[in-house]
Amino acid sequence: MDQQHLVHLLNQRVRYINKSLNETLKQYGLYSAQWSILFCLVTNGSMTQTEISNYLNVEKPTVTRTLKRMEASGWVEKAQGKDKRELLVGLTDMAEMKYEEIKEVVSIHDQEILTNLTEGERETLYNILLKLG
Amino acid sequence: MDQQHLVHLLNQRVRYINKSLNETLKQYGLYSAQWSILFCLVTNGSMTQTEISNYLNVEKPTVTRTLKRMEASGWVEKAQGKDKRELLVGLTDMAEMKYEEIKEVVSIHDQEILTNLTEGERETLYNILLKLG
DNA sequence: GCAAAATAGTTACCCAGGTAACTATATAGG
DNA sequence: CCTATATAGTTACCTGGGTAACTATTTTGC
Repeated sequence: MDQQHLVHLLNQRVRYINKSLNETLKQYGLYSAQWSILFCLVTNGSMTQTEISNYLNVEKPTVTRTLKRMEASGWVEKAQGKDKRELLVGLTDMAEMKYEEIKEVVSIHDQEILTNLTEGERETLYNILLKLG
Repeated sequence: MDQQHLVHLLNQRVRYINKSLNETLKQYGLYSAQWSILFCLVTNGSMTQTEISNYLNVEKPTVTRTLKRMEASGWVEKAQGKDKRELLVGLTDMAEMKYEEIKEVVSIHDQEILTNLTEGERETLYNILLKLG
């Protein structure tokens, strides 16, 4: 198995998935990274930026920037945390309201992406990815 | 199997791989996308930008930008193609000279990334990725 | 032969990943 | 108590993915 080829294919597929996810999300004025944060906040409730950063494995400056965009378009709002340093990020009413519909659309998207994989293959893929890197 | 979770893990792993590849390439003043093009040109010989774009599955403006950087740092040079429109991109002597060493370093990197996968798992991963998207 | 369509590449501008260096606040230790 | 260190977040800047709209050249087809 050619390593280079394998890594390249991995890259390519992920780019394709992100691209099509962005197309799917376009109707809501959302982008893939923003959706990740939205999902994260629905799953965990209000979080600090450091918590989001750790949960998603994305650096803090990246989170700062994406949150700024989401705040500007009305998806999230910030409140002071238990510190003067900490900021608690929470969903707006608009986000709470639209979430279920978007989740459904994303779910259909993911289903299409994975449509050619059996349940067994999905589990295999998952387990292999866990061992990767 | 939670689809969302699977897609998220896929994303995360690819980001990690790119990050570590960039660290590996830093000593040569190269970046992952530039390495892809370098590898592409060694494999196929001189190519037009459209050919590179098709081969790597990356949009043409992205290729234009990356090539501009690579030209500025002396990895590639452009010559007129069979057209007044076409540009043939080729490696510089410097690139030819350094290629083997970089290839070796990248190969070691990929090996480390894949170290926890058996040969069978690598093939499984490859075949599953082919069915994805 | 000339206008319409296709092709090659570029430019301008999004979003998103990263690092390095910074501010402000909070915590620990001498 | 006061300084040193750690933590939360931001700013500035890099690479790299994308789209839309553009120029310039070449083909196509009437």
